[in-house]
Amino acid sequence: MSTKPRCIDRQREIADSLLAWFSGNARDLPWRCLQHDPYAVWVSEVMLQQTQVAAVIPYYQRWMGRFPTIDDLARADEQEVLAHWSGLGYYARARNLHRAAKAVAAEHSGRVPSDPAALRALPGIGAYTAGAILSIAFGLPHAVVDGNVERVLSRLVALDGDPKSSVNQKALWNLARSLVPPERPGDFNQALMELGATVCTPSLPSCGACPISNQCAAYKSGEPERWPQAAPARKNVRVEHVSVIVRAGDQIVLVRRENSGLWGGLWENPRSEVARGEDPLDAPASAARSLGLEADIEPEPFTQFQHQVMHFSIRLTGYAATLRSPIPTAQLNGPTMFTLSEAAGLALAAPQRKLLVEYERYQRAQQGMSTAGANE
DNA sequence: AAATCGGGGCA
DNA sequence: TGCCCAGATTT
Repeated sequence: MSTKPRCIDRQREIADSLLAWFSGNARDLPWRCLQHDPYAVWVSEVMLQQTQVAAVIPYYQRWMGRFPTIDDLARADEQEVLAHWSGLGYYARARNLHRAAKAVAAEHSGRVPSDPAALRALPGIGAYTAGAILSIAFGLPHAVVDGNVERVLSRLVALDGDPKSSVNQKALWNLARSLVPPERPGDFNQALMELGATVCTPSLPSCGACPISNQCAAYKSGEPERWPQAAPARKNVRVEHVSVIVRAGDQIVLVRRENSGLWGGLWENPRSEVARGEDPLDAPASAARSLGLEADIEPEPFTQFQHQVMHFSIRLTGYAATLRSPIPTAQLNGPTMFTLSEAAGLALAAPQRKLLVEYERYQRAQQGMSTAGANE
């Protein structure tokens, strides 16, 4: 009856092969226990955006423990939401998820909508995440195309050109849609991604273990790694910064970044860009000056180099005249003083969190030395 | 269409 | 070091 019976048969065979393979080769991942909870699927899919499975697992467990339902998330304070995301990166994902939870609570009576258009209207849900929720949680025959699917399908049909180009993106989505079976669409989509993650890898794919290698054009060519034909990467420009631990007594100064841009809305140590030609050792002083801290800056020997950011410690004396007395609320954006244990509860970017851990260790070592000295 | 967001893992 | 990762949003 179909106009392309051979084509349909081939699609059916690919789906069946993948589903059979998946039933014996699916990794045991925490979110696969809650496949029928749209919120749980949603959280896992957002965390997995541009983030590897191993990095997500502990964050997912902690998140679901604190925000087990969409209402728990909708009622939570944004700073606490960000604190639970702290270290995962791409913090707009957390803010969007929080905003979307509030929207679902307000506009959909707390139920994740199963309508594609309504899903796509939520902040942070694009074509991929909508397809994943619809197919995995609701069992609806929608396709997904992520980095894994992109690679698998590019090899399957030996796709010519950059898979990111708009023409090829349309082709890949159409191909993915044509392959999704009406039954078990969620398992099929996960199988496709699982295959890309564990078998059809970017380098050294294990074609011997692939259930659809007999259908794969790249495999037949003998050089599967020729696909996908990625565009040449652009080179990135690095900017040097210094990050300063400004200390007064047992407290340190943190500032909250703007909501948009890098590490949006997170707390960090005062930071200063190193101007071209400037001695990096002068930068801590300019960072302090940008806070209005003019007096009695005594650099301490604690320094740490991390990527392109250098960290210095500065001890402030007479700070009360220039920096207002400790501000208890964490709502302010300006320089605010925290003890190290208070800082540990804030939404910090991962490098800042590591820096504070190192600094605490350094301080303890210093105290140990001074104690030992006093005993002599 | 291109840039941006981030941190970790791995060759 | 460079590339990749269960992408979405802004410009």
